[in-house]
Formats: sequence, C-alpha cells, structure tokens
Amino acid sequence: MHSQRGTAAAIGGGTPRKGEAGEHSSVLGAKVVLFLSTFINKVDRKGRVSVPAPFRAALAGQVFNGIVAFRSYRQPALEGCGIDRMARLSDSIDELELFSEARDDLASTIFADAHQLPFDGEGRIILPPLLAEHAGITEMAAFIGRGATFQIWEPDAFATHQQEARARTRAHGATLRLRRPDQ
Amino acid sequence: MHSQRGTAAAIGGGTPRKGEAGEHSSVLGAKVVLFLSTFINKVDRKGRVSVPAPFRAALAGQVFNGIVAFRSYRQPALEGCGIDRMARLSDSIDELELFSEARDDLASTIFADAHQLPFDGEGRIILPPLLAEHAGITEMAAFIGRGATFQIWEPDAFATHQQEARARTRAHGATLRLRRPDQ
DNA sequence: TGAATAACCATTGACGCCCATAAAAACCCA
DNA sequence: TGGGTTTTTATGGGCGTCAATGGTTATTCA
Repeated sequence: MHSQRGTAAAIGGGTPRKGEAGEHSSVLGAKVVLFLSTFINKVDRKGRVSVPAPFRAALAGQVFNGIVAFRSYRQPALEGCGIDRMARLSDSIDELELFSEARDDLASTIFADAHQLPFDGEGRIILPPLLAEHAGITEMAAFIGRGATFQIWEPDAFATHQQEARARTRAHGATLRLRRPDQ
Repeated sequence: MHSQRGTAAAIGGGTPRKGEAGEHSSVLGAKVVLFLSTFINKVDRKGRVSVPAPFRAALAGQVFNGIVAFRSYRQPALEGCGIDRMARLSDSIDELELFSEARDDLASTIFADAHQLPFDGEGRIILPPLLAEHAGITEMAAFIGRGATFQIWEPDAFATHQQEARARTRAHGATLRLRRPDQ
C-alpha cells in the first residue's frame, strides 16, 4: 500500500522488546538518533499524519513526545527532528553574543518557525496549515530519513528533487570523508 | 480559530501525561526551557493577552508565576523570559567590571526597564502601555519563541522582520556549529 | 467614593484522547 | 519451510476537555 514497513529503522530505538533495556545506547551522552529510508503516509481530513514507526522509535525517550518541524529555507519541504536537537541548538545560540544580530537572525529564523508537534496516542501529528502549505502537502506526506534529522515532502515534489540531486551528485562526484569513530 | 493549540510547547512542561515523570530533563541543572514557534493572540480592551499555553508550561515551577518583559533596545519588540533567566542575566552582568560603563548601561537598560507581569487565573498578562507602545502593539500580539527566551511583537512588524532575517541568514550562510551532544 | 486593578464565571471551538478496524509484519511451531 | 497466530501500524471517527477570549463582580488604593 502506501508505506512499506520495517524497511528501515532508527538506531537506538530499534524495536526494544520484552524488558530489554534499550533505553540508552551509551552510558553518558545522548541516544543515537538515526532516521533512514522513506515512508509515505496519508494525511487525513483532520490534517493528521502518522509518523513512521521507526522514526518514532528513534525519538523515544526524549523529553518531548513528538517532533519539531520547521520550513526549510531552501526547499519546499519541512525539516524535522527531535526536541533534543533543538535544545542543543538553543545552547549553541546561547553561546553567541547576547543581543547580537547574528543571534537575532538565527533565533527568529529557526525557533520562531519551529513547531512542536506532539504525537497523539497513535503516533500521529497534526500538520499546521502553514507548514503543509509551504511543502505543498495535501493528501500525502513523504518522510525522508536524513540521518540525524529528516524531512517531510509532498511525495511527487520529492521524487523530482531526488532525481535532480542524484544527477548533481553524479556530476560532482561528491566525496565525503568519514568521521573518526569518536574519542 | 484564534491560536493554534499544542502546536508548540516548551520542554519540561510539554504535556506530561499519564504519570510520566517529565519534570526534570536532566538530573542536575535546571529544567530545560525552550520557547518555540509563533503564537498570535488578541489583546482585549483591557490590555490583557493570553500567554500561549506552551510558554506557560515552560515557565511552570519558577518562583514567580508570570513573565518578565523589557523593551528590546535594537528592535520594536519586547524581550520576554522567566524570572529564572533574569537571575542568570544578573550573574552575567555581575561578572563585568564593577562600575564599568557597559555594566551600568546594561543594568539600567534591562533591569530598570524590566516588568514583572503576573498571570491572571486564565494565564493572561496585562501589557503595560509603555511596553505595548514600544512594540507598536494594539490589537494583536505575536509571541515569538527564541529558544531560551521569547519576544513579543506586533504581528505585521514581525513578519517583515522575519523575512529580512531569513534573507540575511541565507546570505551569510548562517553557519552555526552545533554543540556536541553534551559531554 | 470613584477609578483602576484583580479575581471570578461563562462561552465556544479547537484539540487531545479514546475506541474501532483492516492490513501488514513479525512471530511461532509443527 | 510453510502455514497459522499474534502483534504492530496505519487510518477513521466520536467525544470530552482545555485554551483563548469576553464579560461581570469584588477589591484595592488614591
């Protein structure tokens, strides 16, 4: 049908069954959050959409039970992540000069636009009209895993975008250096 | 429909249901306060405005049941936060050279101008004329989440400001290094 | 005593929460 | 390995509750 299932999962929340701890992936430090794969779900007439179960699993345990979403400023899409990431962002910004212009701009660009969308009992969120509109979402919504974050697109728009991105990648021969495991 | 609901919340107060702890987000350290999103509420003829429920939730538990607001000296807007943050600000300023000019200016600009606005039974505050005037607020007030603090704007003025901020951010390629998850 | 302020109800619509269903995965066991 | 069983998900819809707002009464202070 619409969304495949279990095709991808998110580390850290990956189906912790029957009394398994599974709460923390490391003793100190945050849980590893990884959003993978693509899921297309339906938007019902109340504006509700199910967040893919694997994504929810990745978010499990965060202080806020839901997602944070804001309009991407370069694409007709929504940026999504968990509240923990926003808290980190807030801390980062707090380190900038108080009352500086850069700080102002970042704050009003990101935080002012960020919507906190709580899960209902079934793991759905309500897409605020402003956001849905920005992404051109009406009937269906595509959840796109991007590692530490994810995006939400209108499915057709994303298909187009993906093709172009692939073409560009091939052209530029994008290379990426893998980060050292950590210290 | 006046203001959206639950669209945004603040960590720590965000809908802690069903016996969930949700009180502290970290063992030591203060509660995580995060103001997100934008809410536009009406100012009634008595000068009352509802503070968005999610913001109130973020402030819950602080020693003073209300908000602190003072005129931004860079923008036609009000800076808002909880009383706890003012205490921190005080500490920061305390670290400036005693009797220095900067210290003096900051102290008189911020603290002298800061208004403590208590919530009424319904979670509203009364906007003092001086503040409302500075922000050009008459009919409606926009509450703008900025992470650890928030601002209050006249809605149209903010819309303009936000667009400019977006443009600047995009231009500068607003780079902000995300803080490491924590140590 | 009058005006300004705070405390107290009242209304309404949006939203949180619950229940129900069907289909797909995951699971189990022969 | 295959079939049957259980569990989880995605999705729909109804209803109670709370937030935003407006108005009225009590209280305080000049």
